[in-house]
Amino acid sequence: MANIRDIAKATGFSVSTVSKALNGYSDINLKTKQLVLKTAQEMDYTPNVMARGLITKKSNMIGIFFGDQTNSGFDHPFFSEFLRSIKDVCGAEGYDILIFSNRKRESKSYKSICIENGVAGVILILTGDQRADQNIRALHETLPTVYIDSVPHQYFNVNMVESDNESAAFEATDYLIQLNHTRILKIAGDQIAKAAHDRVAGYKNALTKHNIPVDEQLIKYCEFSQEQSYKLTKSFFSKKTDVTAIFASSDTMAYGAIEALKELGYSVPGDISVIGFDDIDSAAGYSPALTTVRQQRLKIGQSAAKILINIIENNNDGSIQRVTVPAHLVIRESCGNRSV
Amino acid sequence: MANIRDIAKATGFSVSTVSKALNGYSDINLKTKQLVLKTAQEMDYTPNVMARGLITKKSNMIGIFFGDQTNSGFDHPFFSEFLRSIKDVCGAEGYDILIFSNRKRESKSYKSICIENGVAGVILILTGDQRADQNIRALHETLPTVYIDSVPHQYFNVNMVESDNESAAFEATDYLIQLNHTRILKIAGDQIAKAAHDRVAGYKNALTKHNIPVDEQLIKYCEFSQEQSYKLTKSFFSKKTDVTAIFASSDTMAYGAIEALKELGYSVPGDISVIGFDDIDSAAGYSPALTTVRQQRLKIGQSAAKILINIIENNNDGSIQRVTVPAHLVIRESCGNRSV
DNA sequence: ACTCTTTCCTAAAACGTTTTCTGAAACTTG
DNA sequence: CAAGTTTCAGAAAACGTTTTAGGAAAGAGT
Repeated sequence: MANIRDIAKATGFSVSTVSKALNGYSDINLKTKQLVLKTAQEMDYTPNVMARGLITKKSNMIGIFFGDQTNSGFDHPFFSEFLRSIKDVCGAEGYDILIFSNRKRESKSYKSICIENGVAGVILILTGDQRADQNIRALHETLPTVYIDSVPHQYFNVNMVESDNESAAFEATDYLIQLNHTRILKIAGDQIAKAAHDRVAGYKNALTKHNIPVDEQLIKYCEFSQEQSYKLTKSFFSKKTDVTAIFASSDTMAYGAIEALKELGYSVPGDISVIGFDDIDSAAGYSPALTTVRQQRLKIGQSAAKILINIIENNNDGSIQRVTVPAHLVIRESCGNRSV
Repeated sequence: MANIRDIAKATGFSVSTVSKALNGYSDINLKTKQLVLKTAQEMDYTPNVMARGLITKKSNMIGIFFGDQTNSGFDHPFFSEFLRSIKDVCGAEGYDILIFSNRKRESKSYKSICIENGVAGVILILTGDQRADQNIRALHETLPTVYIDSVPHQYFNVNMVESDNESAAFEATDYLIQLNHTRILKIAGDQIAKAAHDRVAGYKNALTKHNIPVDEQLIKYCEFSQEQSYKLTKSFFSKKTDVTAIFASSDTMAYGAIEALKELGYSVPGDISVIGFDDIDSAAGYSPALTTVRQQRLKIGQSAAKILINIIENNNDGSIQRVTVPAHLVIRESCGNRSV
């Protein structure tokens, strides 16, 4: 492949002149510039991204870390829509997307990985353990960073895009109360996730609004996974209880709960009503079709990408952006009216 | 960030010695090596990928081009599973994934984009027009390249992974014939795709096996999209016809066909049976639940990634690899027995 | 004709690695 | 102990760019 020196030779100008012509510097004669450009075209020249990146320390890449599939807080349809919208926005603005997947350097910090690869900014879609990772702080203190949906709640000064979890949880709980449920088990997700807490807050607000006492015994934190939710539900309903509804903080957790309930001989929604959160693709086809909260994943992804690019290109004035995207209840068939 | 010089200073050795220690050269004393490694760890050193790439001309990135969502040959669930499996395999082997999305350089060739970014190899998942792009040839003549599923059929010397389209199409057609259908409309996909031709071949084989004459009038090529299939079906069934079944080359095309049939007052599968191809996520939940051919997207993606990495690391001996992944019929509710 | 600008171009350093080549010191061997 | 061999470390070039600082030539103003 032709390099800048070849063009210099071909045109008779120096390397520096060619470089400047190529990069639109003003102290280059128009004719010179045109000649260089034409020659570059003819020689199918493309600048070497490594050499350039080495000196400018910039790139047109946006990095993405995302949680493993095994961490089921985010399963695949979820991620896919995020990625698609991020790709669309970033692509339009001139960025490529680098997905960090290399597992041969797992010991290294997020920050190192990003700097090493010279990404201009990072979007983080993390799950479970990853959120607890201490070295994550160094990352967002160094590089333009946007969290999607899932933030370690002890860190507050980060850019973030998330659903309006509190309002949506309020809406879902309110709906259950309309159906005469008053004893509602909240399967909350794991303690470290801000989303889990916000959804609990919405749940409590709704109860309070209807003068139903909040029973902390009904709020259970566990990993965002089908298995954990299954276990929790199974053990909870093995004892006698007056609970008539479950509000899970994810659809997969709702699946786990329903699975457990069925095994215990309960019918859903006949005996117990269940609401999920997310509206993953399979929710509508599930049996029973799952009543759940739909998160607008496309909008969330778009928004995250826009914020990130804005930070990158306006050289970060230090302000922190937080965007909350509305999420609403989608009523299907997994909730029933409680006979009073 | 710490660089190799900092480690040299900290340990008292020269840059070259540090580099060699880090890279496992044999002419380094064990103690020296251990000291360097330990220091590197402590200083959170990570080699600068640009500097290294500049000299080695290698990188640990795999590039991916994939078709736009607007080209519905591949819609989102499809791509998502490919990506996931590619990510898993590449990640385990020490590669990151660069998704080319930057739309500000559309004028450049695939080859230029890849070389400029220094990717070690490329996976192509292309649709419609992209496949016809002339400059694509320069790419696979220059860089390790694997096509997934969709190859411009005029090029033969390319690495490729695809479903066993011919056998699967045979199986699907055979099934329709078992149900006493003999006049089967084949909505084939677009001419330029090898997959379209292979599926037609399987269709013809099945007819021939059962001594049913092949009627070329029943083989219609059109873009892999719901709209085109809808239009084609609508116009086809507006005239009188003895066709009692449709075999579409994608699920979205099957949807288009069913939509048209319903509007024309036909019931599916009552009057007309329809089979799709792909088994996208929504196929099972569609009404009627779609009988279709399931492509093993995870396996296809894995296989493509493995082939690519193999080529990259074994310095391409020039042999061409083609892998065919089995695909089988999933029987649901969109086909019925034809009353004879 | 002299100075002051402006215009256009170049030399050279720098970015952080890898790798080849050279050589000092320490061992072997007879 | 001389000569040969092995072990280990370092110097320096190279990769392909960008960018700073400088300066020659041409034009402008008096």
